[in-house]
Amino acid sequence: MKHIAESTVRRLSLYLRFLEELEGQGRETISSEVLADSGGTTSAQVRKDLSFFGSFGKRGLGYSVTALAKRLREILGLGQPWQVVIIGAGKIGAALAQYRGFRARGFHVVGIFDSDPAKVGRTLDGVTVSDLAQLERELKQLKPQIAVLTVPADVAQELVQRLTKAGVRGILNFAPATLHAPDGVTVRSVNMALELEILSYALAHER
Amino acid sequence: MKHIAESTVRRLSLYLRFLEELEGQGRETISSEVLADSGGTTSAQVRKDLSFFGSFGKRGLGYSVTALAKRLREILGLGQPWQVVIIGAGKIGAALAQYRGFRARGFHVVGIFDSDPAKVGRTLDGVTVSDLAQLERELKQLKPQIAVLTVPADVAQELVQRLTKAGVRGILNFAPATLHAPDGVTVRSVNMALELEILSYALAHER
DNA sequence: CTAACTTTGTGAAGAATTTCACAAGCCCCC
DNA sequence: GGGGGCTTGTGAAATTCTTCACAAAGTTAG
Repeated sequence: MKHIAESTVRRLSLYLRFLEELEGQGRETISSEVLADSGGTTSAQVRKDLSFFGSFGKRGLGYSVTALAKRLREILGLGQPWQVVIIGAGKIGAALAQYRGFRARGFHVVGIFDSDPAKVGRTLDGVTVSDLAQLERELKQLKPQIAVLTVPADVAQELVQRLTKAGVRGILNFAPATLHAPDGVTVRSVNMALELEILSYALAHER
Repeated sequence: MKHIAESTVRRLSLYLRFLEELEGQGRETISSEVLADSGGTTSAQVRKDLSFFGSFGKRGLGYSVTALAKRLREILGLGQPWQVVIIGAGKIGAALAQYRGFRARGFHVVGIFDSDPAKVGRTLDGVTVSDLAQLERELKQLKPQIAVLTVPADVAQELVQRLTKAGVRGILNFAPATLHAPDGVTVRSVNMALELEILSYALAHER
């Protein structure tokens, strides 16, 4: 398949979220126009985004809410559950471990690791924090595809190596560091301070 | 000034982070090439990004680390401190309130609000949680420019209205909702589940 | 069954962003 | 003080992403 831009995938996720809301309300069909408003884009953009994957609509009527939601889940790889481990049981790691939004989307937290003896042994939402020293041993059992990194920046890269070697294919990084991973491993970074800085730029340059 | 793309601003932030590391190491100059590697981009991109704001380098030598860092701080609006309030003292809100990275960048958390009586009155990192019902009254004193929203999605839009009316100019939203704000108010959204979904897409479509 | 209306799917145009490539400027050494 | 070696700054080209605009297809009403 042709390469799909990240911005497109991001919008597909947004469409799906809105479609699931509509499903709950029992709505049957929706037009690209309404879907566009919900995601802050245009109807042409919605149709173009979807057209990369096929044609799911009925002219004159729009899209079937349930059929499109189902298709988007497939496209996004949400048809299957994913096993996720969280590395770092600090404030952010603990918050994420207990975040309902992950499980609701099929992301199952199967392990949490930390090197601080004071945190090892604690239980967060049914999962016990393991010693980071046991990472490799435990990952052999857990076989997670995805890891969430909430560790200090200076150890983040080293953990990418260890996780990659243990078979992890996707890493969501919250440490303020630019990470490098081998081919076949996808790393995404979320940097809260950076988001505030973009806001700062916007406020400083108003008008 | 010509409009600057968000992707450019994002990279400027990354350059600044790396420059500050170099400052700590006492390094004096740096080339666009090295700066590019640190942010996962190309030297041409670095030079183009900087060129929007002037020309700061010396040919044959590169950029002065301290001078460029200083200039980037100005460009990003980090020369001044920003007052920030956090709305929602749940897991994520509390974690952010205590996050050192914010203060280090000049973002000062001056208020935290929640509607849950069990949370009102607690102290997080020196700031006492206030009742959300008192939001308007307290914002008159605090005069924050920025708000961080960590509330359930169904009340997020309503809070955008209240915050905007109270003079907030920038909102960093963690609720999984698409928000609309009047002109002159910037909203940025961080959606952790969505980031995992983008990862899911990448893993599902490998090769 | 027909006509008026709605909405999709998609090439083509347009806009935005990134990459290329090279002249010009500056340093350093001899 | 001249030459070799780097590195910047920047138009132009290439690429990527978004918007336009419209034929085609389906719906609804009468």
